[in-house]
Amino acid sequence: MSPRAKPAQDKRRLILDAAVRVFASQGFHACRVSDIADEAGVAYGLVYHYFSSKEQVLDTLFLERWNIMLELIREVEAQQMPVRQKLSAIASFIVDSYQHDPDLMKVIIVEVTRAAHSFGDTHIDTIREAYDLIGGMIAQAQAEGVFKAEIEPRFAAMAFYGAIEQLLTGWIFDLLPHGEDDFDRAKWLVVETVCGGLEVAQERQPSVG
Amino acid sequence: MSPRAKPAQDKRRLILDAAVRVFASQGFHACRVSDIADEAGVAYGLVYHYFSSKEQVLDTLFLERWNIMLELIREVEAQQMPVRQKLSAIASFIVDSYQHDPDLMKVIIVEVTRAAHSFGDTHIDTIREAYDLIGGMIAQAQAEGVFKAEIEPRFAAMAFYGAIEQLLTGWIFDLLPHGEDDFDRAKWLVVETVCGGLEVAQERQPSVG
Amino acid sequence: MSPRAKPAQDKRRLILDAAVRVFASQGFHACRVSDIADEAGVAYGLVYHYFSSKEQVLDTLFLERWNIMLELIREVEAQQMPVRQKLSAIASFIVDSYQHDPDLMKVIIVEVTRAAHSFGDTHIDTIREAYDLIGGMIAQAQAEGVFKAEIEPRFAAMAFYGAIEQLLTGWIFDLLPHGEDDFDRAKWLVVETVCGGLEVAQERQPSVG
Amino acid sequence: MSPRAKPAQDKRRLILDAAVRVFASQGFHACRVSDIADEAGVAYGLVYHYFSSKEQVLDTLFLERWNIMLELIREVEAQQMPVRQKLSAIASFIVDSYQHDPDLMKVIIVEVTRAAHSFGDTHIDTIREAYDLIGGMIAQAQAEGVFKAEIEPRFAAMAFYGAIEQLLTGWIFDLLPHGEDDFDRAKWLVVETVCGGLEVAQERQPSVG
DNA sequence: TATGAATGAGTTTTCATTCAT
DNA sequence: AATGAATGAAAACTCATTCAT
Repeated sequence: MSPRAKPAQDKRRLILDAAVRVFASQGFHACRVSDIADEAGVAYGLVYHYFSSKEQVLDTLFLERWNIMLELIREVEAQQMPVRQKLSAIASFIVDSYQHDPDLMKVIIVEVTRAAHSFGDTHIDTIREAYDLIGGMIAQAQAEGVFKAEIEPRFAAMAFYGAIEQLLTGWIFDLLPHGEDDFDRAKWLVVETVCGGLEVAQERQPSVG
Repeated sequence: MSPRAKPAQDKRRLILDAAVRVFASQGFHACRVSDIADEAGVAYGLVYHYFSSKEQVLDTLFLERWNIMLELIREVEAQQMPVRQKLSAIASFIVDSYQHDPDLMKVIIVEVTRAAHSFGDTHIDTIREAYDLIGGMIAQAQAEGVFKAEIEPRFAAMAFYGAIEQLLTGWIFDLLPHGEDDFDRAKWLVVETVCGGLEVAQERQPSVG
Repeated sequence: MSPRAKPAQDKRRLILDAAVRVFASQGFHACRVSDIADEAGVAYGLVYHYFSSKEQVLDTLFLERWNIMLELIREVEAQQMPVRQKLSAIASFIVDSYQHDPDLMKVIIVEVTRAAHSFGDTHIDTIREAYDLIGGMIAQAQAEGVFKAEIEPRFAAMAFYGAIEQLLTGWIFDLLPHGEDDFDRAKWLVVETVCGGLEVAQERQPSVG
Repeated sequence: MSPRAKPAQDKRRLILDAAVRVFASQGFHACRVSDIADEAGVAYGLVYHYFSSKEQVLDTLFLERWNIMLELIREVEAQQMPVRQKLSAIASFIVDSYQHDPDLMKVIIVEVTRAAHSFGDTHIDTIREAYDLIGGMIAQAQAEGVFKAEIEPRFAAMAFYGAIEQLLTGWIFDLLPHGEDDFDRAKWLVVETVCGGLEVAQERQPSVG
């Protein structure tokens, strides 16, 4: 066998990637398992060889991505830097994720994050972890006197995340322009807006690009 | 008084109200038309006497509510008052709507507002109108020099609306406390945060003393 | 009350006439009872006031017409005239019926006469009576030495009737021209053809116009 | 040997054969898809694996048979033989078809050939082709001076075909005897009758002498 | 691994018919 | 007679999942 013979594992990836495209264009409920198989160019039954159900395909896609984000957030949290810079890193990551693979982010937002029934419920603890981590950063910033004390950190974290997700939603529904620099504008806007409002109105802090 | 009183006469209303409860607890996709009929206490076929499909039931619920919100926003827009007060009125209305009828708002957010397939797509123009109206207010505030000029109003409008919707999502998923005054806190937070970040940093009034 | 006040009976007729049009254009199975009511301009429930079911509407239409034909055939049978003239009278009646009310004849042929299930079966005895009467005429002509003896009268009667019905079918499906004189041509053809073949080949008999 | 042998392998064929029996005994409209599946001894869904709808099952049955008839007619047309012999071949084929598989012919006549709505309409061009081919033969016979010139060939073709189909209808409705030799009698009758009537009265020429 | 035929439960929708007014 | 709201049974069709090869 050649050193870099394509491992049979490939097909699993093929299926996952195909599923992203199919879920993004038709929606999880509207598409059939055979659509995924067709898009991947594999036989019907193979989807069931690698995944126990249609749901598990989406679960896998979601967890793959969300865990990467959680890692990023944890790394950011561990670092010593101003909140504004931390939140900026998170906003950037999410926007970059969308820019890099809009279909995947569309699927995650549309099918999981807000799906109070089915997926959102299933993964609620995983999702919440992100909110909690962000909430923690905000709480710390309050403790340091950078953010206003009278704000409930969890509420602020939700508002921050919600603002970003809604921008992505705007792109998904084609309600907002998605030119090259619109992505950077969006990152800046979210941080500038939310942090600007959260910060204790004292010395103006320099915005973090 | 219950949010939606039931004059045993209006079967159509009975069905709509039942649908809200059923959609909220099971989700649009998971529930059967017979669940709605059962919940309403009417015969199966009567749902189809008044509505052409299960979808049209949801359409009706969404439009009824969203149009009320659009009216509110238009009224607010027409009035002479500071932006902060305008946005505050909108945030209040949405939060009050949730407080008044959480099931209905849950259904609208979970099944319509983010449903890139089916409903979200169907009603995108109606939904967009709300975003546009808010965007208009922000643009005006920029023109008046109250809000920072460098921010794209549509982006800001989405961020503002997204922050509110995410707070509602937090309550829906039971991620945030929903005690009596949590609702007021939330209103205040959104306005304080977003407006605070959008406003032009005024002269630091020299503290007296 | 005025001497010729419209008797309420009118509506019954209105419904029957409407049913002919609806059955002819949509077919018995495809149409709804409400289509008939709408076409007649009466309320839904009124159809059920006059008829016990959708089927009974068709039954009524069929029997009204078929009994008129049976009378005609019986009259013809009773008269003293050459077979050719008798069969000609029957063919003429049927073709005239079509010319006079194509929708009604379409309904009878399409929905009853060939409907081995439902209607054809229900009315089989009534239908058969026409065939039998024609068969009787042929048998008599055989006895008189006018028609070939070796032909089974019932078979010949079916062939005769089938030829006519197929011409009507040709018009119904728009496979044959239906100009003014095509109807006369058709009558002549059926009689000329079938009688010509049935008659004992002797002196040519004059065709009956 | 049964008309349609069942090699337990070909489930598609199994379904088609079962459908013939079910359509013949209950009628297309009255039967359920599950009746077909049950009769075939296969799972419900398999019917939909092979056919897109209940309609398509009937379409398939009709086309299979009608195309065989069209081939036969075309072959006959191409041969050099007297019209009477040609029409005889066609009549024989149709009667033999009924004798061989009465259920199938019943289905075709009852559900397709006269179904002005749905099937008859769908396949009208295919059906018409048979009529046209027969009409062509008659026209040719006219050109050769064998058939009377004053008869419109398309009308005559319809009458010819109608006569045959009505005989089959007679058997289907059990109005005519269907003993062994009744089939041969029927073939002979149709040809004798119709051709007899169509032919130019030859031997009537005064013998030279 | 890979294939796709086979299974059958589940749900929307339709519409004839009933009935209170 | 006339209305049309109310009823609920019935069936086509879909599609996730299984399984023999």
